[in-house]
Amino acid sequence: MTGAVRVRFAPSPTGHLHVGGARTALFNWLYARHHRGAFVLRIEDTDRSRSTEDNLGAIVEALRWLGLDWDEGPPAPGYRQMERLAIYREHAARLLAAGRAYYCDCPPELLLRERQAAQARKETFRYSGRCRARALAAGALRLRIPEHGATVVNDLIHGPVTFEHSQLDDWILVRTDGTPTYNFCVVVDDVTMRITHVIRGNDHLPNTPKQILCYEALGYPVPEMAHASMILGSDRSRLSKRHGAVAVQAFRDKGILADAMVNYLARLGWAHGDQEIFSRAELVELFDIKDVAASGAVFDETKLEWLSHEFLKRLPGVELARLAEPFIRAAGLEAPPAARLAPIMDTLKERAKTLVELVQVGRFYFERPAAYEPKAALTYLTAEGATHLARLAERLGALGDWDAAAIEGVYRALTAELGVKLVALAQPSRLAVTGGTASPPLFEVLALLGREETLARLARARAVAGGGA
RNA sequence: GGCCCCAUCGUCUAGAGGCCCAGGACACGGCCCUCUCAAGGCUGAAACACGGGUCCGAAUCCCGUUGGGGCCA
Repeated sequence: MTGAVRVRFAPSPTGHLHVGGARTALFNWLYARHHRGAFVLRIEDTDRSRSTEDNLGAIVEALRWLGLDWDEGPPAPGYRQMERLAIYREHAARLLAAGRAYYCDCPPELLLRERQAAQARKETFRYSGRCRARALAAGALRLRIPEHGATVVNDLIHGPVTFEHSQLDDWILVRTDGTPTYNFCVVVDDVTMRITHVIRGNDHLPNTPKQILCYEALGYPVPEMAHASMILGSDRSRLSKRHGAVAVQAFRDKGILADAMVNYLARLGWAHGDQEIFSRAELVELFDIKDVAASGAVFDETKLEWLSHEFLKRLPGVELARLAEPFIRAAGLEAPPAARLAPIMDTLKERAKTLVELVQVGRFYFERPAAYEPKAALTYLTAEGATHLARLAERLGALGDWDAAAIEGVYRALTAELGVKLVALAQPSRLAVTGGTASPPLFEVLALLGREETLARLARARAVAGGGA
């Protein structure tokens, strides 16, 4: 028994949650849930100038939308770095007292010269250690790094990665102005929060040996490390705004389903044989950080949309109605009551990849078409079309049961009488009722629209056609 | 520039020495189905970066090259 798993996700509230961060959060969450451990949310808000409450709110909201619930973290106190300054100070004092850290007052100009000299020799810049033995009482606090040897990061994804100490220097723990550095805060937070597995992005791998040396200086055990690859843009550079939408919120607003987003993010760098679609429970059961790929993965919005479509298709109409309602209202339309909306959703769901598309495709259900597709109107709203529509209206008006099967019966019978193909009646009708040439099956549409509305729309189209006749 | 990571179809990936003249999925093309659009079915094109080893045998192991990415500046 090695004790319960404790993992964390530690965003900086300097912007919205982007997909890379979301995937890191997801991997941590999946790992915690799989091992029945704890998922901790910690806020790295020491960058006072760029951290905002709005950003924090947006990140929290995005995590909730994705369904990544945390066991510890805000709004409980003690999970924001700004609240933890005393803890960093105390750990810094301990390192100083133990002789594992020392003060340094080297002026920036000196450091700069050393750096340039190293650069000229084509070597890694490494602080000279000028202040190591000076026993200063103030300045920047540096960690004493062993001169020789190497530190090995035993990464769960990459395997052992060796860093020679000759490439590392006595890095700064606390700046002259008393503010702790990022790497120091992370180490102190992770040890005091008893984090057992650090799962984060590849970009932190070069920082890891410095951090490990700090854990050791502090006398704490080093947690397991796992560095997942970065999410890349189409040009294979680190994904950023210039590649398009990257904020989780943007995908929510586009109407991508949260389960699809989770599924997509999980599959980016991870696979389970040939399986593409996973329920949340399956992900929790099957995911293992050891199976995550070490190579970078390009973010492909097209595949994300495909997944969203797959989830959309599988959703019962009732559930979809609930999800789509806000999107219908956002489009400036009035949402019918759930009982009416659910069967409408069932006709729409295989025709839309997102909730936004769903509303676009089904717009005619919620309002009369404002106009007819011009090209189609020329083709179908002719004198002949008007005649057909008139005969259809007449028969539909006299129809007993108003359901799809009965309506289809009317159309079939009339095509037989007129000796025309079904398309000849269906397309003018579709145009009249939806304003376009593509829609869910016509008879279902008419059934859902109701007799009164159907007849009204047919009459209107007839008037337009008649005007030209 | 130094250090670190990475390398299978355009993209996500399966593949942990023979099951692979490399499988699945997205996207793309064709055909079928069909009241339109979708959905669905069938089908096509498409990859082991390169060069050396090791081994009876390498996409799989080792080394190098090239390319890409990241961190620090």
